[in-house]
Amino acid sequence: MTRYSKQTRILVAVDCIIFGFDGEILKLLLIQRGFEPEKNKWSLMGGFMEPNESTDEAAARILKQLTGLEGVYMEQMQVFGEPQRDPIERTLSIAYFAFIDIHKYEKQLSDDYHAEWFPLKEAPKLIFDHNNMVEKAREMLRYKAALHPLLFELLPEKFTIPQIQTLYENVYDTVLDKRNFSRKLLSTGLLIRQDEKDKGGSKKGAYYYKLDPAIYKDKFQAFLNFIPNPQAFLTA
Amino acid sequence: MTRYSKQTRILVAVDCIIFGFDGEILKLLLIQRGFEPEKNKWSLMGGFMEPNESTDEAAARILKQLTGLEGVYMEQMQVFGEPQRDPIERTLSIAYFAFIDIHKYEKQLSDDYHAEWFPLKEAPKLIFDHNNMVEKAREMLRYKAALHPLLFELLPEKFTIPQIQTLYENVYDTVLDKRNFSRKLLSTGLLIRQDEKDKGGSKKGAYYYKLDPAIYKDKFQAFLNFIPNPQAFLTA
DNA sequence: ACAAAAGTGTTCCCGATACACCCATGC
DNA sequence: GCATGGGTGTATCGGGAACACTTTTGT
Repeated sequence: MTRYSKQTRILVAVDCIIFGFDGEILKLLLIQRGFEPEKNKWSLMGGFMEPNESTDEAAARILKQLTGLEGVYMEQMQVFGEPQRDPIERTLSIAYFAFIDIHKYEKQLSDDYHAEWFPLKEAPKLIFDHNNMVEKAREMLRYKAALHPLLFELLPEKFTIPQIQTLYENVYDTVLDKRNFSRKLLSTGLLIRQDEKDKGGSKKGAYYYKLDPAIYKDKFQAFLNFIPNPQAFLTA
Repeated sequence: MTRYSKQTRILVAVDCIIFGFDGEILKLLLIQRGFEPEKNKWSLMGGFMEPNESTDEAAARILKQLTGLEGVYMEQMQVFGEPQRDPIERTLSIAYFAFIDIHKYEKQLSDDYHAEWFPLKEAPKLIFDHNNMVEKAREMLRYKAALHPLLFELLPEKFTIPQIQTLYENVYDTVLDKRNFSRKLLSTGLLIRQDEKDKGGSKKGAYYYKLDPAIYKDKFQAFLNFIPNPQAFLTA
C-alpha cells in the first residue's frame, strides 16, 4: 500500500496578507495577478503548495518571491475552504499574515511583479475571497496586538516611542495618552534605550529604542494589555 | 481553461481534537484507527476532505460520524503540513478542536467505532503527529479559556458554579479561590440563576445556572480574565 | 450535633487612568 | 524667543486578590 486510493486530492494555495507601516499609516501589499483567471486584478500574494515543502516553507517561499525578504515574522492565520471560492477549480487557501519593515525593501518593489502598497483602509476590490481574508487579518491584528508585542515587527530595528505610538493609534484608529502609553511600554522591560536620537520628527529629537531580544521572546506570549478597553475595538 | 494545470494536488484530512468533561477531569476522545497504516493504533478522529464540502462542513461531518452529535462548538485550529507527517502519502491535516458535553452521548460510544475517553494527561501514544496536535490544542485551550467563556461548552445546559470552577481548576491544574471566582463569574452577567438546585455534590445543594444566550454571544469575544496571572499557565 | 460543601462580605493594594508642566532644539 | 514635539510626575479610582465566617441539610 503506497497511496490512499479513492480519495480526492485538492489544490492547495498559500496566500499572504502582508502588512507594512511607513511611519504614517498602515499598509497592505498587493500585486496584480499575472495569470488567468482574473489576470491583472489586484490580489494577495499567493502561490500553490509544492509537493515537498511544509506550509510554513511555502509561505516563506512565496513571500520571498515577492519581496526578496527572508526571516520575516509570519503566522498561519486560517484555512479558507469554501468549495466555490476559486471558480476555476476547487482550491483550499492557507492564509498567512506577515509583518515587514516597509523600508527594508521598498526599492525592489514593482520590478518583477506589479506590487503596490495600499493604505489598509483603501484597499481595492480583490479577487476571490481575498477581501475576506484581509478583513479577517485586520481583526486578528487588532486582537493579538492588544495583548502581545506584535507590532514591533512592523518597525525597523531602532525606533522611537512616538513612532510605535503612532502605529498603535493607526491600528486601532484611536488616540492614546502618550504618558500612559510610554509608561506602560517601558514597564514591560522590552525596550532598551539607545544613546542616539531620531531628529527627524522634532527639533528636540526622540530617543531610539531597541527590543531586548531575551525579554521579547519571553514575554511574547504574555498578556500585556497595551490598549485600554481592547474589547471596544474587536469586531463581534 | 478549466483547471490549473501543472499544479500538484494534495490529500487533505481533517482531524478533530475532542474535549469532554465528566465533572472530575478533562478528557480527550480517541479512536482506534480502522484502516492501514497504523491500524488499531490510537488516533484522533479524522477523515479526508471531500470535493464539495467546506472545511467546517468536513469537520462537522467527521464529528457527527463519531459522536452522532451536531451543532457542537468547533473551531479551526491549525494546519499541520510537514511533508512527511503521514508516511504513506503526503497529507495536509486541518486540525479542529471541539467541545462536547460528555454526558450527551456517552451511551452510543464504542458501538460502531472503538472510541474511548482518556484523561487528557494520560493520553496514549498516538499515530503520526497527533500527539503534537493534542499538545497544541491544550495550549490553545488554556490561552482562550483564560479570556473567553469557552469552557461552558463542555458543560450541560444547566450547571453549578462549583462545577465550572472544578473545570477551570482542571484545565489550569491549579486551585482557585471560590469567592473571587464566583464573584468574577457572576459579574460578567453571563449567568442566570435557576430556582432548582443540584443536590448531588453536597447536602446543601448548589444552584443551577444557565447561560444568558444574548450576553454570551455578546461577550464571547471580550477579554474577561477568568484566571489570575494567566501568563503563568501559558507555554512559552 | 456534626460533617461537608455552598454561599457571601470586607479590606487592601496595585495597576490603570486622567491630567499638566518642563525640556531641548531649530528656526 | 518662540513654536514644536519629546519627555516626565502625581492624584485618584476601581478591579483583583487575599482572607473567614455563616448557612444548609443529610447522616
